[in-house]
Amino acid sequence: MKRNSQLSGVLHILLHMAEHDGPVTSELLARAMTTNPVVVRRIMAGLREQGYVRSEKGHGGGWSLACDLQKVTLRDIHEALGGPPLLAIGNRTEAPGCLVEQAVNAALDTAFRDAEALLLERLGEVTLAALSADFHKRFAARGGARELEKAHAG
Amino acid sequence: MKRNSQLSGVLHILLHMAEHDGPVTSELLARAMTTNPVVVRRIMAGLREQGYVRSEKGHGGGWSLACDLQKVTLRDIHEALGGPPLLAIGNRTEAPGCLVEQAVNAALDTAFRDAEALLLERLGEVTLAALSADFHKRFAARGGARELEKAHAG
DNA sequence: GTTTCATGTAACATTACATGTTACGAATCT
DNA sequence: AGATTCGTAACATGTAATGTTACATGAAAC
Repeated sequence: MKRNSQLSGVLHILLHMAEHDGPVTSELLARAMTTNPVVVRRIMAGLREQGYVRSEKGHGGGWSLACDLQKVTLRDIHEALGGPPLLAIGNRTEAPGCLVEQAVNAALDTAFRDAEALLLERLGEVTLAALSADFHKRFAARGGARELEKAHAG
Repeated sequence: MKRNSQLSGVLHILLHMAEHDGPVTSELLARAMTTNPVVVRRIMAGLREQGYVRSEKGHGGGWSLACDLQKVTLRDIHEALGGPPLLAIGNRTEAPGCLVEQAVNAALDTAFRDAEALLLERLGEVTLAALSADFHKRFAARGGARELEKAHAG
């Protein structure tokens, strides 16, 4: 089962935008993530609707942040992405007629809900500002001389 | 993202076996789960290797339980299935060169690990015996007159 | 105004993976 | 021997994520 990495990808994009003055093009963001500009636009669509980012067309256009990083949590971003399922495992059937399956589902569901709730809680505790600060700490520790965009090389 | 339901399926199978005297054929189990006998054999392979179930070939053969339901937890079963990932979301890249991504991964990883640990803990608290007891409770409540195999109809 | 740049989006292609199916060999019972 | 049942490999199918192409729309530069 392949893991969904949209959240990870979007956060990556947002932090890059935070380090950048003025709009950033989908093209540039896509290169930073080794993917396609269209993919970037696609996953950013939800964020735009929620007002977390803005996009501008034409010359000098691109994406820019439109929110206070202190106020937005990873959970907010997750929800802006449509709140995809967090757990990789689930029940074979919802509302099964089989009593055996009902018992199985009941047992698993509690465990699933608890884990999901914990995860959401944790995501709600981390702001984009905290993430950005962590990045800056790493950047300073590693030798901030290099240009930001180059940091992708490794 | 489609959820993996092997654990759910296997538990279903195990509880059915618990209600059945003597070996149960893959064919019968498959019918109960609206799937294919080969699929049943496939997902049972791990359990057999761990000694939780036995299989016998030929006439009168099939699957039977080979463990103490009191001693086996849902976590054990999950691990016997190869311990597939529990979380549906993950990082875009492990060990990225990009510092931005490192910061993102670090933040997400803690949340992920905590949630996964909680889920495993919960699964470790539920024994197959507890599951079976829950089923019997439901069965009695609903009117145990009907035959077990028929319980699938709904 | 026309050219260039950039997003917006639909449609299509590709990949990855879980699940389903077929086929046949090996073991066991009648 | 014949029927049954598992074991397993090989192949087929369904579906979701991701990548790509194509073209329309809007905005700036010239």
